[in-house]
Amino acid sequence: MISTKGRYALRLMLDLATQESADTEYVPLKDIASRQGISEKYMEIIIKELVKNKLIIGLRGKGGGYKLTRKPEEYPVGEILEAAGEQLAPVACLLSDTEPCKREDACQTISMWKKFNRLSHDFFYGIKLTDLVE
Amino acid sequence: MISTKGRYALRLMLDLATQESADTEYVPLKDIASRQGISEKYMEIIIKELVKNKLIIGLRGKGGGYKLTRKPEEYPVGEILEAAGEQLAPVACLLSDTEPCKREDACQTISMWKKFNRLSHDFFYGIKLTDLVE
DNA sequence: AACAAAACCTACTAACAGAGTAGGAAATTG
DNA sequence: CAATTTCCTACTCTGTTAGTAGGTTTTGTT
Repeated sequence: MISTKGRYALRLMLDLATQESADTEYVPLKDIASRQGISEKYMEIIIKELVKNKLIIGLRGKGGGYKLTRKPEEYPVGEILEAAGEQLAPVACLLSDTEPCKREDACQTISMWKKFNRLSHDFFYGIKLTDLVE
Repeated sequence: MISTKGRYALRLMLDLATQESADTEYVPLKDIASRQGISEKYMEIIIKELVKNKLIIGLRGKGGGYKLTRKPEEYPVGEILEAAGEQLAPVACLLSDTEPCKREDACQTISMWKKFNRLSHDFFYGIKLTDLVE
């Protein structure tokens, strides 16, 4: 299940995307947090992940804040969720950093998980940030 | 992500289904656990859920064990996973026992989650236990 | 130069879920 | 009565989730 991290990340990105359209200035975290009613400190943790993954950039100092690095229509929802630390894979053995399962050839369910993995990946990468704005 | 509970439940049901075909006797937990290489005590917790949800029945005493209550082709994978306590819904607010979200009308993502919920429900309920045997 | 506003950084906590263990009570068959 | 088996309650240990707290660094403005 998608936790607050992923959900907040989406709200944060949506907030930035709509703010963006007005002017192309940097938006301070404080503003986003108060608009969204989410703790500043917790949002900081999430936004740090998004910066690390280059989905947004931050500018320090007065007049600083955060800004999208691409056009809103170029952000797949799946990428945002994964950047926030969410796992789209249905089982652990499908993660790239996991050591290969020993009983894979005996496993009767792996092809089902792989199929679902593809399904959900395609679903969440097929939806762009702009698709959520309407 | 599907945890061991759901995955073990599936293996357990698959084991019972293939055992079933031989004779229609009750299969003791000890046998399933040793065949599957899973701790008896932990499997007990999982099998209890399956019994509670009427997917299988147990018979106590000597010669006892567990048995399917339906034909193997009548078990959707989704039902087994849910009986084992897995959550197929992508977000908590879609669960039936959750109080309705206050910001639902402001929420820009709910329709996406609902769509995905339907998708994964259809996927896992469309696959039957017998589909995994091949 | 001083100040304020902002991102950035490290560390901590409380509560809950995941993955089991342990030890027995009750039922059933031989 | 004894062996076998389900059934039941309670406990533990580890990691994750959802934050909080308190600071340091950078940058623009006065």
